[in-house]
Amino acid sequence: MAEHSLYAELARQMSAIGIVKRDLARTLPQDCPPTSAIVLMLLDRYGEMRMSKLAELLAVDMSVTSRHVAHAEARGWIDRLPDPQDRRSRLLRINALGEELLAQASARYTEALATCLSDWPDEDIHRLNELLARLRVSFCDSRSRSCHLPAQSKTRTPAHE
Amino acid sequence: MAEHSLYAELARQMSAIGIVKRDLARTLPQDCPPTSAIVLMLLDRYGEMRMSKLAELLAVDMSVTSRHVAHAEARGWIDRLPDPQDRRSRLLRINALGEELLAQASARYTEALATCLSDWPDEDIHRLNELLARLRVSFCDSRSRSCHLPAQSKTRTPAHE
DNA sequence: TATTGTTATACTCTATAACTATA
DNA sequence: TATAGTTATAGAGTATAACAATA
Repeated sequence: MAEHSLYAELARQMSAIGIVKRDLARTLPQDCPPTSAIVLMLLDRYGEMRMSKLAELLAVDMSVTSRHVAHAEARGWIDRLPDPQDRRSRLLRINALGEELLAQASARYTEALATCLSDWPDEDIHRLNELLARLRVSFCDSRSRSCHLPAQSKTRTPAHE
Repeated sequence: MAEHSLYAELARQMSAIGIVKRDLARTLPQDCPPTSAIVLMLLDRYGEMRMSKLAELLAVDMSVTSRHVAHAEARGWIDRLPDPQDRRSRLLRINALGEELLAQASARYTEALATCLSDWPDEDIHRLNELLARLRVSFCDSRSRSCHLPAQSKTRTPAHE
């Protein structure tokens, strides 16, 4: 186990990362909050999927996912199609307008990062990505170990007894 | 300039880090939201300071800082003392009850991190801390360059014309 | 007139719980 | 009865703007 001070420092760094995130969020197009951009990015990267799958990728409750999806659909960025396999379910798909917005959001976001990190060697950015990914995995792993999750992950409020 | 994909990946990692932060926040004591813990931590680390200084360290608007400080004072964790130098200003100081709460919050937070990162070598945690700190610095630097800040940082709504 | 800090209002993101419609 | 998704409500966090007291 590492020293206390290393953990304390990590706690501080993680809270301070909000500064960067807020700054980056301001570069996004009008009407496109960060979460919308992420929804579009996930649908673009992984293709058509159900609400439950998207909630799992976002790692938030499905009620939250539902709102984000409704926002994106209301602005015409995604389509909610009926699922032939299960009529309770809906298939989400990014459409042409959504692709367009995503491209714009992605370009601005990338440009902002490129400006700020112009003096960073590729290797350092890569290492930061790797460590952040590993941090997330370590967390999810330990959460599932300690909570004995029943195969299905925690993307919805547990049903009442 | 690095490849587009490196920046896109960083964007994704930064948004996904919220999962970890939300999980860690749940380990904090009752009535102590993450921001309160950070306020206490900053007052403990840097000692007595004014609102404006705290707002700068938190990197949020002073109106936001004001609310957090009011929350912490209402619960008896900090004191707001008159500033003999300037009667408009107030000096903030963590008190004994606040120190106690901070110790508890810090212990729980550290324990949660230790559990999840038990298999991480110290060196990796250190490197992650270093990269996150550098990311923040790169951002603040480029922000001050591009905005031509007038010596005073942006911790308050600009005055109206 | 400018600055320090507070408050009012609004917006984003999240969780919990109750609801619907299917399975 | 259980599950997929929705909606209602509440709470934490933030920004903008207007305000009071003091410099």
